[in-house]
Amino acid sequence: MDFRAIEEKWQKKWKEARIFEANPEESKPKFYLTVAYPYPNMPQHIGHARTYTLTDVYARYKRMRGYNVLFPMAFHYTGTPILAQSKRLQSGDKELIEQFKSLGVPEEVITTFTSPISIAKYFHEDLKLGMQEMGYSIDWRREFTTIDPAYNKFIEWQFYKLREKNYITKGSHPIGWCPSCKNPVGQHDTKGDAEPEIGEFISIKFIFEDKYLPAATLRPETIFGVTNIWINPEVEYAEVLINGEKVIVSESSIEKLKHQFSNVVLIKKIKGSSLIGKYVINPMDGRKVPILPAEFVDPNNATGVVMSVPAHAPYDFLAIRDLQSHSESLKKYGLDSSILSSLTPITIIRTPELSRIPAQEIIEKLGVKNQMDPKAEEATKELYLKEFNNGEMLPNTGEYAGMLVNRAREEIKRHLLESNKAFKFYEVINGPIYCRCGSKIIVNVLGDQWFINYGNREWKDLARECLSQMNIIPDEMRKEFENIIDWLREKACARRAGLGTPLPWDRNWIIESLSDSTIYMAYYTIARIINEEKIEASLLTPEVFDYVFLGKGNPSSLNKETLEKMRKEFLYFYPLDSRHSGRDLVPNHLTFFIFNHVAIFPKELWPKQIVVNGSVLMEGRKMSKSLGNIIPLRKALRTYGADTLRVAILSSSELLQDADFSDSLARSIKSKLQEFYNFALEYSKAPPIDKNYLDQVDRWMLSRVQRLISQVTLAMESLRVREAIHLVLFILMQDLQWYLKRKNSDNAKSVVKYTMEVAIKLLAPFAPHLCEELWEAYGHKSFISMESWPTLDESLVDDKAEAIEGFIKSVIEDSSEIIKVTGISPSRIYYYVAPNWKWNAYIKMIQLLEEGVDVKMLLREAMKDQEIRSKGSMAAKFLNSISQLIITMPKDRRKQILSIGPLNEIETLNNNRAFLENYFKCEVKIISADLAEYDPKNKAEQAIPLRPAIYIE
RNA sequence: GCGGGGGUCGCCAAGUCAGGUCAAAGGCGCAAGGCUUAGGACCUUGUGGCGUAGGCCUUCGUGGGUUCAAAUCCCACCCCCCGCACCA
Repeated sequence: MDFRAIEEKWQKKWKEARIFEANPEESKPKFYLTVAYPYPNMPQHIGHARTYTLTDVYARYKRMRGYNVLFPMAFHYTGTPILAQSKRLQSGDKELIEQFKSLGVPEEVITTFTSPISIAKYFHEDLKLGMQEMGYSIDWRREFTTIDPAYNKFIEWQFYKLREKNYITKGSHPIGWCPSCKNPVGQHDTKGDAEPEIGEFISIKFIFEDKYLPAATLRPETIFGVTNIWINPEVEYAEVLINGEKVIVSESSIEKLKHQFSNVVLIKKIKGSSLIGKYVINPMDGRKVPILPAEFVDPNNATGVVMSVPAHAPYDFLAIRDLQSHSESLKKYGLDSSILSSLTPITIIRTPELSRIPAQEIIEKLGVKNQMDPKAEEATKELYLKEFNNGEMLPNTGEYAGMLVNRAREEIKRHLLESNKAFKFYEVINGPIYCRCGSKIIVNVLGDQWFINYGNREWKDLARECLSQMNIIPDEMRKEFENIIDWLREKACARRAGLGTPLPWDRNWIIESLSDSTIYMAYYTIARIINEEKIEASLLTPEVFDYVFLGKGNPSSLNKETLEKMRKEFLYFYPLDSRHSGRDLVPNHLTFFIFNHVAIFPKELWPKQIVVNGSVLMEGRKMSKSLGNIIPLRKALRTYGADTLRVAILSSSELLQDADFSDSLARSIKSKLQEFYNFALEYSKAPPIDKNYLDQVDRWMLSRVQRLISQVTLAMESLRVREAIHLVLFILMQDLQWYLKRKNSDNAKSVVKYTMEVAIKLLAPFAPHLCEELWEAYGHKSFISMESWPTLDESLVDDKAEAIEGFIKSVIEDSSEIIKVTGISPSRIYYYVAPNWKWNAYIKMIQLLEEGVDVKMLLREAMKDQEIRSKGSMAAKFLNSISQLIITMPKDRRKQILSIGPLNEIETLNNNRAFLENYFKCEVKIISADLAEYDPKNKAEQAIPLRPAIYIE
């Protein structure tokens, strides 16, 4: 069979019949779902396919459940990575060219990639084709990109709304910056794709003559423990004027300061050594401390001025010790050795497991030799964490005494900044990081950055309210959403470069990509009309959106009819029933999605559900450019076919887990589908079931099918797709195999056909092409995609038939076990069936247990029964032997036995004797245990209800 | 650190919320048999240990506890992965 041909055939038919185009139909319930639209900067790979396939499966399922399903798609052009890529290609970046080539982009196409729009357009098409080839049931009439003028108008409207609510703020904001490109840098702009991490140092202004020496620290709370200042004597320093104040900093920090303060002027350069031996005043407590030399001081880190806290900083402790042991360096700077006596460590923090001088203890523990020992770094980190987490400020810290370190740090920082005794200094802390142009990344503070204030209290409350009403699948993620709503603060919502919508009131800024993609689900509902009627963007005024989405006002730019159509379509499909994305978008997009909806729309239009899925691994490893293990989706499509890919991606793990894709997985799924297909075809011509001729085994099979339907349906409702696939492809097929082993009549063909027809429907959301093909082969004229989902037929549920089949299976199992262990090749098998009184006792015990009799009292209670007691010690022995069995029996099974009552085992086994004899290739005898005349090994007394005693010879 | 997810019989992975059909689904791998000129594919069986009677013993990150009964509930601890933002 040719998967690809089948797929093309049905994709064409779907398209021609336009079955996935959804319009409002007032008489039909709607189901509206969307998935995060893709960013078209590289070919789609199988990792992307998971989220989209899951969404499509859900869409198809809901469609079969009778909903008018809308599943639209668009493309997110907004952002800077595409821009960065085109720049790299402009400069002939070989690495990127190779990467594109390896992902199958033709060379002549790559040459057009010097324009960012060409990149977006090319991959847009690639992504779209991939989605179509995967068979996604998307309504393509609603497609748009985020740089379409009409969409820009929509985003402008959204931002006006946010500003009206006072959710937009302005402030300063530090970002990674390339001083030669004069541009912000993100991960995609740096060599090695390193994300610059920005750390906030507090530069405490120690008073030095008429100037300041700003010591940069991450631990401002240690200000009380300062014994001296460290300067690197080998380094150039400089006196500069910052906002009218004279400060001394390392020369190499000046450039950085200029990007963080508006007014930085160099006065003169100074040798580091010239500062040594002078004194400064601690602005916090007024103590006078000396300036001393230390070679560990890095002029490239922050201000190049370091305050020394020997009790709590291993480097400082070591540097002082080094100084003490090298008196010649003291002399070199004309220092009197008496100065060292003033350098006694001042302990200001107490931490449970640390001694009086914590830095010293850590140094000794780790065996750090001196200030240049790499282990000093490790010691610093360890102490930093310990004190931060468990430390408490000692009495010598004034008003901060008794405070926990993490709190004191915030308080002291605030005090220092507010009283102008310190300033913030941002530094790239995981540096050096280089821009692709070669320059070192520094921090730039933008003074007029626009933010969306997700920190707003009332807004958070609304978001929480929305979340609490929403269905979150899987529910484990709910807690994470709650936490994220709590954490969110201001989010910089615009940037200087990239594709996107200009901020309407300040067009020097482009609205950033996570901010222009929060409520576009609403836009899809009218995108169809905008596309079909080719509505000019200029006509889409804020008043139009106010009317369409909020029902407010009376806009004049569009005619009434169009406006009403839009309003109607929006109100029909909104609120959104289900939003899908990978779990990586939980802390940003999905949460912003909630926030923006509650900000703009009335409660009745808030989204109802979020579905989150894990990512896809390739052969157990993360897919990445560097590993070169990214498989473009369209390439995989050609290798395996759409149905195989769909099933493989969704069947390898449950929702939240990472799915592990591999060639062997795809192959095995492919052969499984093939098997399913061939098997189903064999029965396509069978006649319908004649219900008058159903035997016990038929009824069992039909009953199993009913159970399958309800199990699969339940799984689909909460998107446990792995389970659903598993039930249909494995469990059901197992049952069918058993069924066919048991049966050999024509009637069986009809039962199998019925079963497969159900199975084809249940599998249709996952492997739609294959199932359409089979559906057609089964003689149906309709699309299975539009067929109704199977429902449980109560009249076919047959507990007794299932119990009997279970009984036969367990008899076979037990017999096989004995044959295996003894190594006998049987010539005759005897089954001694439990007599009535045992059944009665058995049922009595179950009844008692179900009535709530304590397990410990069970035996005693059962012995109260007249009939049981009449059997005397035999009964006691029997009860004892079955009590464990009954106690450990699951509740469902107990209920089942009670409802069915005693099973006529003799009759049942006799009915199946031919089967058993054939199975074991020997004679089978069935006897009631109390009538056993031939019982050479005294097995008969072991008989238990549903477990006949067995003797094999 | 904070927050989230996870640790199950060679590997992957269900089971955990609602304790008992759990020596624990399924897939892969492996082994034996069938099929085949051979290989592949396919089918059957087996795959913790012991066992000439359907059984017994040990096991679900570690250590305690609750219970007639714990992979599942409670407590403590160890380890792995991810996020902590301006980036799609």
